[in-house]
Amino acid sequence: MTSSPIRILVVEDHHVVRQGLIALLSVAEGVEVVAEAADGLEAMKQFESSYPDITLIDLRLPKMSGVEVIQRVRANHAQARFIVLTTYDGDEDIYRALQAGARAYLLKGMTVDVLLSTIRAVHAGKSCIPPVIAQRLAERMSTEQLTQREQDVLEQIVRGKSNKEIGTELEISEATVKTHINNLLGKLGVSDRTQAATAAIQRGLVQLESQGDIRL
Amino acid sequence: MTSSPIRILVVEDHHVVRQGLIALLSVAEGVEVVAEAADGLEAMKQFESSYPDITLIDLRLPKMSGVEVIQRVRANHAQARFIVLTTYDGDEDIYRALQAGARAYLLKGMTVDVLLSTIRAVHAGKSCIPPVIAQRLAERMSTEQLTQREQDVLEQIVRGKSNKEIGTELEISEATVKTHINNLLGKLGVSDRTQAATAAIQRGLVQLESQGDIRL
DNA sequence: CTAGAATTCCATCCAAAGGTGGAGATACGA
DNA sequence: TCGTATCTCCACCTTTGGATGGAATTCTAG
Repeated sequence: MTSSPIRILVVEDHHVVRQGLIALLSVAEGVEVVAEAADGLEAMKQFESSYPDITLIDLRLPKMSGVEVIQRVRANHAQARFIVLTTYDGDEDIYRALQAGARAYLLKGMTVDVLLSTIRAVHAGKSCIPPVIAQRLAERMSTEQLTQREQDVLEQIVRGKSNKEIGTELEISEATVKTHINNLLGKLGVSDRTQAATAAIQRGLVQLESQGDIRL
Repeated sequence: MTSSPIRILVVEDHHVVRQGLIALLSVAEGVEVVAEAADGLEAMKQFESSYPDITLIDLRLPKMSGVEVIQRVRANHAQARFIVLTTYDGDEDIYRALQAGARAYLLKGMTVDVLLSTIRAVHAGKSCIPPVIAQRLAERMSTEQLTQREQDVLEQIVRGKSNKEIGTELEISEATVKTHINNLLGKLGVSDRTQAATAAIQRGLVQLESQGDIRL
């Protein structure tokens, strides 16, 4: 006899990827896709109406980020289990998602076998974080973190603002801006604002607002 | 009677996306996936052995970029038809791919309907470039393009180099570096190197070397 | 209550970046 | 051949950025 299948919610904004996941899961045994969502708000709704065992969720979503979905859902349903899907590695959001309670983390380049074994492991109550990530997570913890204000200033730097403009924007003096910059340069391990900007983008500390996917 | 199906090669490195595309196409009528590839070199090989009517190809690929695949294949097979798939919009590569002879361009967020109608249109000999992109392409043409040297300098800027370092790297004087920077700032429509760096990343003029996808 | 972190601000100094204008060399196409 | 574009370099000047060393305030966790 087989036990009842693991009920899955798939949250992914890219249509072909979502359909791909559903197609792959539909032919697998022991799992059943019970709902799907293409954005964060829809994901919340679908979760509330279908209470899946596992939610596969992309982090970059329209309307509400994957991290926020995880946080909000788990606020009311602490037992909810999430597996995070991301396209690229090295994203700061992965850390935030794991902090928010995601149980596993997978890249979209994985194989079906890995996906299925991860789903089963998480459903069995395990956490499934690859050693590479676990290690990096540990490093990240030990690494000096930016304060709120430093983060604010860093964002303005990425937006191309000058120190004076940043001061105006944040309603602090240019001197204070310089202080924050000096501190954040040290923490990021870089030596000027341009390096800080690219490092921030690369590490996912700041998102470059894309011009928004065009829907056809 | 139905005519013979359109033979398709799917080139996409992310396993789930590739499987998704294949799954979606396998249930559609009038098309048949005859081969698949997960990287650029494999794509070349598969093309040579299966001669598909249409090649669906991602631009970011391991080993050889999608653009290069298009160029190389079309050098020997001018009739080869490519439909480019990209995750994000606003990428400079799209322009290069179209220049290289791609007939259409789709985002992964599209629906199956759009995918199929595009495949049929391209197979019928049409080009299928959305108005938004066509317009942007036209703008891009009219927009001042960076010279080779300016591009070189821009890359160094993104890598966080100072003017002096760039001069050493490119074996030109710092004065010349400044000249190029002044010119490229104007062409990019920005006012300092940090803005130039983020603009370059955003427009896909320069790629931030990612730390490479981790395969599980 | 107190030590530490975070935030705010100041002055000072030097190096780096950016703006302007000019100029010689090469190369390529009309 | 004659322009146009590119690449190279120089001088001069102003503004910005980054380093350093303080210092006052607030808030929180031990």
